Amino acid sequence: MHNKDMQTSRTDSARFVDDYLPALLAQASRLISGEFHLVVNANGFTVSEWRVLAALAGNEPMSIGRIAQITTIKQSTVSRLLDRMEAAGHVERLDKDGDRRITLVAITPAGSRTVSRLIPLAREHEQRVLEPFGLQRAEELKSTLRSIIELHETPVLDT
Amino acid sequence: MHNKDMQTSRTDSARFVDDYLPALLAQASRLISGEFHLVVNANGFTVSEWRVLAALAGNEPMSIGRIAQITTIKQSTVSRLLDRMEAAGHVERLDKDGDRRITLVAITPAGSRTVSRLIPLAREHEQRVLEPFGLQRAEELKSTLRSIIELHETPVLDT
DNA sequence: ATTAAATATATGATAAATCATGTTTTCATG
DNA sequence: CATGAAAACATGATTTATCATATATTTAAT
Repeated sequence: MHNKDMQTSRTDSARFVDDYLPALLAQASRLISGEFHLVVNANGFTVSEWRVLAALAGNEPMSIGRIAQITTIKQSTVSRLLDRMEAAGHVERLDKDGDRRITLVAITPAGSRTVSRLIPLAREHEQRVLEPFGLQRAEELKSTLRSIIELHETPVLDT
Repeated sequence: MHNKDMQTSRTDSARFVDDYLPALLAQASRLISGEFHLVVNANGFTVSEWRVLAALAGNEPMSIGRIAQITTIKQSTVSRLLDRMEAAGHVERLDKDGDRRITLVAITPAGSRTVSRLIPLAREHEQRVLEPFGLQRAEELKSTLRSIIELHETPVLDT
């Protein structure tokens, strides 16, 4: 008589969160990132640190504010991440000449080596995630996400 | 002579994070959720609390583990969120008969009223986000995200 | 030049999230 | 039944993240 209580225990109507874009984005993001989390941790990084490194990967030094923008991590948080990462020798802070308010962050050779080692693994993981969807649908997904980001990105600021 | 240092300060080649799905998902998710964050806060919730409420919205009571699964928040974190939310009268814990290990969580009438007030705002916000893409592309995006979630969802567990 | 506002980063205080583990209850097996 | 493993949740200790604000520097206006 009470077989309604099956695995999902939902009612007939679709759940709000199953059709609500921010919830879908959050769940997908957290599931996927969480998988690579394991690899990242095994290499001695938190996910946030990895996100910062990935942002710096293959690029010229960039300001702390810009890192905060790219990673969508608050500036004050980035500042603390960088303390750890600098102590670990993965990045270094440089003065920007011309504007001494700005601190540029450069990836060190050691950090670069680590990233070079992780990026192929990240790509493999990404491949595995995208494989079921085929190239075209994968590109559509990325393209849509890029548009969303572009439309909602804000100028470099805290709070 | 140094006009290379324009706004984005990137090199010729595309940045890794601009073509890396997990990074795109994370950035899109954080930007979009961050916008609604304001509304959520104005109503006295943290984003996590809102995510839990949204998971419960219009549904029968569900276990704490299941909430953790849907929200991709760790079980121990959900437990603490529920303490706050229960104290605030938005949800209540119930014993499940038949298995006393399980604690079911139900949304209270008060919580339900709050959610009913927030969901339309959430939908509006979602509309604004999706509007530039048109119905079809929006549905494709959601559908792809749902597939990703389905493929990567794991059984109810901690750690 | 001086001063006020704005910008970029850092930091103390606090809140939130997570880890590791404990408790309780159920399940499976001899 | 008794016992050990497993499942679900709670909780102390710790780590991360964030808020609020301070410091330093630059920019703009007088």
